[in-house]
Amino acid sequence: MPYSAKHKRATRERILESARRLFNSKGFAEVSIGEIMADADLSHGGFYRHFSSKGELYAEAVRRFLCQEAPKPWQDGRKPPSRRKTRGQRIVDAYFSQAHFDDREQCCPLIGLPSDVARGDDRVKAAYREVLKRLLELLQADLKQPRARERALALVALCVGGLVASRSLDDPALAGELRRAAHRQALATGGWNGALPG
Amino acid sequence: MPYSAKHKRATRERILESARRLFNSKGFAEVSIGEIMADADLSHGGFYRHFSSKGELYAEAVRRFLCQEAPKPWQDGRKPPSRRKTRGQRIVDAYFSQAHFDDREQCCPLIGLPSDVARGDDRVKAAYREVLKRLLELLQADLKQPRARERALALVALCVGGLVASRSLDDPALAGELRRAAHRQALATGGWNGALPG
DNA sequence: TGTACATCAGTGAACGCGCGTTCACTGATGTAC
DNA sequence: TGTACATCAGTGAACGCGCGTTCACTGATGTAC
Repeated sequence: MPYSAKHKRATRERILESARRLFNSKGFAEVSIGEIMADADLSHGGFYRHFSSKGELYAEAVRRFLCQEAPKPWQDGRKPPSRRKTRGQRIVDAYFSQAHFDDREQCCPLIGLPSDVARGDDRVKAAYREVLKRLLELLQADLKQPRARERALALVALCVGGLVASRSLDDPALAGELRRAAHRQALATGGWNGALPG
Repeated sequence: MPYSAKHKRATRERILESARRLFNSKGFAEVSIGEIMADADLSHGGFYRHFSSKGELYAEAVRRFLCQEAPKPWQDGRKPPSRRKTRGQRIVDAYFSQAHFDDREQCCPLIGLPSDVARGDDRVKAAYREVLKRLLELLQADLKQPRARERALALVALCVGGLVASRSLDDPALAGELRRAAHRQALATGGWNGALPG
């Protein structure tokens, strides 16, 4: 057995990581296998030693969002947790942050991929559902008051809609206004009213 | 001058209408010019008598959503206006309706196209912005209480997010739960609390 | 009114490019002796 | 330890298909006389 299994796994990871970033920022149809392989410092011919098709890579890359160990800015925040904020509020604040808005590659897949996913195959949809459920559960666990689940669901809708819609706007002022309004509404829905970050 | 200008305009309209429906349900890259022309009962070669490129057609088709005279179910509702509901609430109710959720072709372009638009060219983005602004203004005009604009913006985010996210889910129960939760939150945000439709 | 003409919407074949996929080959590395 | 071998990750050329675009042609229809 030439090349250790570990070596092959590492290469596969590199391809997946390149695919994840490129698909997230450009979409399924707009990224070619050659582009992904080049990004991973490989020639495109070797692709099929690791995946059987572009579609399989896509589904795998979406699922990938779930398994990453490194905490996402929008999952946990990078700063030491302020005692004033609950986990839920930290998620919401990170979600609506300028950094999350700007980051096409590392952003939450719920906002990077929606159109592709709605038209994607079963594995892609399953992965998307799992990501959404995880976000929902994180938020729901934080809402002790009545109708916690319903409010958590509304928060998910606000997060996704606030980012998706504002990203599609070519008017930065309006985009910012929309994002901040959704953010305020989310804080109110979560019961986290208080001073807002700039 | 053979073929009246009227005839040509009518053909152009047919192409645009086919394009609008197909792009909305399948996305830019997944629809070919041949498919659109066939849908409009034309052969694909004639396309360039009407548009200079696929991209131009796309931008034009998105802009199209704005100009349609026929009221959209999610714009005005088809039933005679109930005196109990304001215009804003009717829009919100229609937006979150099962029918709007199901209708891939006639649905609001804000939820049909977001990923494509975020990557599209300037004309596409301008058209998207105009659609969003119109929805925003309709809603804002209905909110007399304080912070009308901010709440209208939050409503837009809820509408877009509630539909985009639930459409991407392969679990109908969860999708319905999400949509209804976003709907309730929207009614509360609008100040339209009251009995909910089934 | 009728006829010859000119225009150009529409047709369908062809072109060319990009991309997903295949394939013959290379060469790095683990195993057997 | 060293050497021959076998495997298969990776390379890069080639294939084939689909699609956007072009083009020579057709024929319907408005205009001029």
